[in-house]
Amino acid sequence: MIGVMALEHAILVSLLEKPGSGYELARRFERSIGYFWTATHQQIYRVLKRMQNDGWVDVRDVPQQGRPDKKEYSVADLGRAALASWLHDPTEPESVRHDLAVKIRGAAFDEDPAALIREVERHRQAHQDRLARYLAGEERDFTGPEASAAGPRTPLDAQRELQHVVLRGGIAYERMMIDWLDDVLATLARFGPDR
Amino acid sequence: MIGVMALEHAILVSLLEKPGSGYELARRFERSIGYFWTATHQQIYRVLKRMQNDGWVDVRDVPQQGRPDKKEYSVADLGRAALASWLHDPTEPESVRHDLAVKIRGAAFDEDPAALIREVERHRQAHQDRLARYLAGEERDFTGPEASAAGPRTPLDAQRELQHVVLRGGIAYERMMIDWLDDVLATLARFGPDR
DNA sequence: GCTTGCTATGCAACGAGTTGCATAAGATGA
DNA sequence: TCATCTTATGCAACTCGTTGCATAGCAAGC
Repeated sequence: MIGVMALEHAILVSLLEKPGSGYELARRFERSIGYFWTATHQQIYRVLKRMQNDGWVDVRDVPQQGRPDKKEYSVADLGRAALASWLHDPTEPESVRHDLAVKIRGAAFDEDPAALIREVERHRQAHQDRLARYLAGEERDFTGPEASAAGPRTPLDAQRELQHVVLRGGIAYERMMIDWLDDVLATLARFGPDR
Repeated sequence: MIGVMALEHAILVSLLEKPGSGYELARRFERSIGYFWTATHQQIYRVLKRMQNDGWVDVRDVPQQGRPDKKEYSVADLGRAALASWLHDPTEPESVRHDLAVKIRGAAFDEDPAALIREVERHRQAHQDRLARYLAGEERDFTGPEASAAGPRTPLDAQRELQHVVLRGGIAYERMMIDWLDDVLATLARFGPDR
């Protein structure tokens, strides 16, 4: 069997980067980690419970003032081992799912091509927005004096560099999508006037 | 509610392009359509049955020689209408799922960085292979005299053009991934020697 | 006092997708 | 003859992911 159930592993990585509650994890899955892995809070709570039963994470009750108490999770030795084992196992490249591509091919059988143009423009805007968010995050987190400083390299440098290269992947993806959607719009424009 | 259950719609598009059996559809989902939407034969048979019950497709028993008989499905009026309605509904941009990205960020907490390098190289190879397949398909299906011929445009031209622009999207995606994985490998190389 | 909103956790039901297995007809080759 | 491969269809069980709903504490504004 090859590479399944990655939500556990995404949570382990996130908790290694910084321990936190289910709620905080859900927040992270809306940004940062969420750039390449999505999860809702229900899913996270359910998986956290299972991970706790399996001894992958430890829990600590943290009383808070001005807001409800929380349970702070951190990675246990068993969790660390599980992550390492998964890291060393080969994973299949993701299978792609693009319903926009289905729609584009479906448009050949549609009476109203203008509808698809609007839809493609909506998607283009969404990717443009994401790109702007990613670039702002890069500016915020990965520029400045320490970014290219000389000197001895620490494990924290490695962590930063790896986060950065993943973010660059997100940026490259959004740019590619915007270019492709422009290609789609140009193609649709070539066919629109004739019909 | 916004855009769910797209397998039905992918099947409708494929059957509009050419009627066929569940088995044939499963084959198409390993190439062509499969470039942007995956499905196993069990899933396809189950969904075809539901679509038949809903009156979206018609079935015709086709006896064959030298092999088992098949059921050939084609799109009914209700199916055409269902597809049109889905095409005109907005769909959310796909949420991304890249377990390789999880692994890369996880590598910051791993003792053995060489394992990740091997994994990234495996993925790079897989994307290289897919790119070669796509380019071969483009060469086969979208070059030649009729590709850029002048003259009146038919619905078939539109169908071809739309298939082509979707394929170009796949090509752009694979190229972007290969470039990014090179970036990842270069980043890992910068950190490897130190540790 | 009431509503609205944010933090924080959770259950129940459902739909989507995967995996393993079963069946059956004919083709191919040892 | 027997095993294996390809075409062709399907069931059952399971996991994964989403949606709707519920609860509860505290804050802010009307």
